[in-house]
Amino acid sequence: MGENSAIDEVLSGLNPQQRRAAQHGDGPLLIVAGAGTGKTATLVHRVAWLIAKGVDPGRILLLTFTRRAAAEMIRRVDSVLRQLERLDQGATVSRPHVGRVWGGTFHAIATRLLRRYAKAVGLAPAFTIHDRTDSEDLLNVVRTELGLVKTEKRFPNKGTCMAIYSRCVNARQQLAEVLAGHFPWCKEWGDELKRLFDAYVDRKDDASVLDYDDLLTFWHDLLADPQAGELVRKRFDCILVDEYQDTNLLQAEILYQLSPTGKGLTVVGDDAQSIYSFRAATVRNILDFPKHYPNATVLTLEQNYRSTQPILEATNQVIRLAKERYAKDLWSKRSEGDRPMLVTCEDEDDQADFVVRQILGHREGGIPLRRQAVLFRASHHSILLEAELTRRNIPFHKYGGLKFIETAHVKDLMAFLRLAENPRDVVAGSRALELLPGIGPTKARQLMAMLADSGGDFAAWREWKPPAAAGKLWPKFFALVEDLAAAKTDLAGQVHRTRNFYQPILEDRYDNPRPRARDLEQLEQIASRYRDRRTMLAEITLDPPASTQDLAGPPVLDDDYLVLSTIHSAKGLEWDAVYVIHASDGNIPSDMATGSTEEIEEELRLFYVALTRAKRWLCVGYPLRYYHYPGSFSDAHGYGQLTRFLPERALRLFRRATTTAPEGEEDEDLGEDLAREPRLSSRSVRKRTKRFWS
DNA sequence: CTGTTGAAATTTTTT
DNA sequence: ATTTCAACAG
Repeated sequence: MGENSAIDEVLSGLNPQQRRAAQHGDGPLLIVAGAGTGKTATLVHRVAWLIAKGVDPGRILLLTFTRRAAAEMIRRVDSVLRQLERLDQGATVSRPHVGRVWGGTFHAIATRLLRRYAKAVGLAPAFTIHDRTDSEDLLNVVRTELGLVKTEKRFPNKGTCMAIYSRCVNARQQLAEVLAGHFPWCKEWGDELKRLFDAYVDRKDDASVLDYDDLLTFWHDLLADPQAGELVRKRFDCILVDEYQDTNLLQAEILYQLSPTGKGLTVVGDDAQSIYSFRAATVRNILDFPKHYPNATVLTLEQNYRSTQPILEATNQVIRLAKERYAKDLWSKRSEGDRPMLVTCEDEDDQADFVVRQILGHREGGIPLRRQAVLFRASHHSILLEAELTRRNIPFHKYGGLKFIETAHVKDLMAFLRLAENPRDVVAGSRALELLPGIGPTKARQLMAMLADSGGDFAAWREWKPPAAAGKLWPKFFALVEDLAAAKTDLAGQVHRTRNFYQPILEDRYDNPRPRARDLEQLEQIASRYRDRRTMLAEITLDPPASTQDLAGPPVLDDDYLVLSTIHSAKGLEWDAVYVIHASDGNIPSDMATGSTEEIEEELRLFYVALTRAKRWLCVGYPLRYYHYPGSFSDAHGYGQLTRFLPERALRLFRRATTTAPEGEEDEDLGEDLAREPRLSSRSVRKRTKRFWS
């Protein structure tokens, strides 16, 4: 078989649009791909096609939203090339080198490039990376130093300051504009914020640390350098970008600098699934792509391979509420299937109970747990369900929300490693030092200053006289960091030593040390999987394991678990059965996001993303009654209203159910209205009784 | 200067 | 319910 017919054979599984996209030539290409339209398959085949056509895999850059997505794509590219090899023995396919494709998130790729070209932008190659909490900590230190804490009126808190800063950088907007547009209540603090940000930037430089935004900024400015920029540009022949609708202006500029004419540039996205504007992502990137690259080709994928037609009809109705969008009419050949279900639940308990029963029913029907998922707007929406699943011994993995790596004890332990890696990292250093009794912010700062003066040599601490309280631990601490800095043992050994040192501190500081200690044992396990400390520290902050269980090691094939996920973390994934819970106004859309029409529009798209994850069964639930307003310490309760994103014409496409009574058994004496919106149940009475002792 | 205690404010999504 | 802040004792 000749080369051309072999590649034809490989591409024959694609539909005509997908195929055109995969075989597109050099010019800039935008693929507008609706939910479930085989976007990944298209991208995978395009990469395979490029390699088959002789492009060096090491010169392909694949930018994805998560590391997992990149790994998955590279795995599939490899499989397509394998197939090609079988079909065409004589073909010159460089399959064994597929692993050389540069794949990862913008931030991960930035890290790789910046390590290599550190000198060109004046960075120490051993720079460490701050995650959001580290950045906020540093910002807070600066804020205190500038005396912005004791202002008459309260100064915006560190999280808000960080968000403002971040938006300026990522949206490439002036502070004044950002304040007016997104933080009007902070307008009066403009001058103070300027001082704060100036000082923050300087402090990061002193500490040789980069925050998430810096990774992009430095990459951007590296590309602007006449010599180094040219070197980086020349590294890549083809650049492919997934989830383009969730890139921000800074990222778009990076792409533009990598390929000013758009030669070799492919971007894929769906404007209807843009859900990251809080990270300054802008739909404008995808909408204006043809303007920025005048010779761009735009291809649209509309045939959905994921969901059944009844589900698609419902989701199409939902997205029709969007004000501005590229009209796409998704259709599927899978016309059979149940209509989606809308369940009105009495309260949160009923909702959890109903969902669990559905899940078990589907499992009995042959759908394993791992092909089912429960999705929700905010991480805490699943707490009750988690309790119920635990009670019933149903295994689950939760994605999104607080990550393993963000828990205090893990951050503590990592602080030692980070300090050893980069002795100028004051955030990590202070964190480790302040674990010792008798050492607080002031002494920690002094010690870090001594360390900086000595050029990062821990010997500078040898003569230091610790306060009495730290007397016993200090020599051990000193020996530990010196050994870590000298990297006397392998990485797992370093974690082990640190763990031994930290154990008594852990026991002293936390009520429940045992599970925490177990987490740290796990951390030691994963440490052995990394090449070196620097890599581990960077990769773990850039792409933290999405669920605690992910750390346990390679998944055992036959263990089955349900997926719980925030909608954001469910991006790009799909399941046979999907349950969207808490679909009530206030949760979807979130009360925090109803300030502007743009925000509400984004919440709509978020709901749309949730619904379109379902392949065969879709179930939307909302409780009528909440027993607590979030955060309220009274026992005030509230009534839930169905989300505004399910108007009548969408509702017609749903089956309706309630948890009050099995179907057909409604009490005839109840008026229609009461039956539809029950006010009271035995459960709620019991619950109110319980409040006297719980 | 640290560490503790009690009062007050604040709650989304994530690289 | 949890996190953050201010005040005070050692």
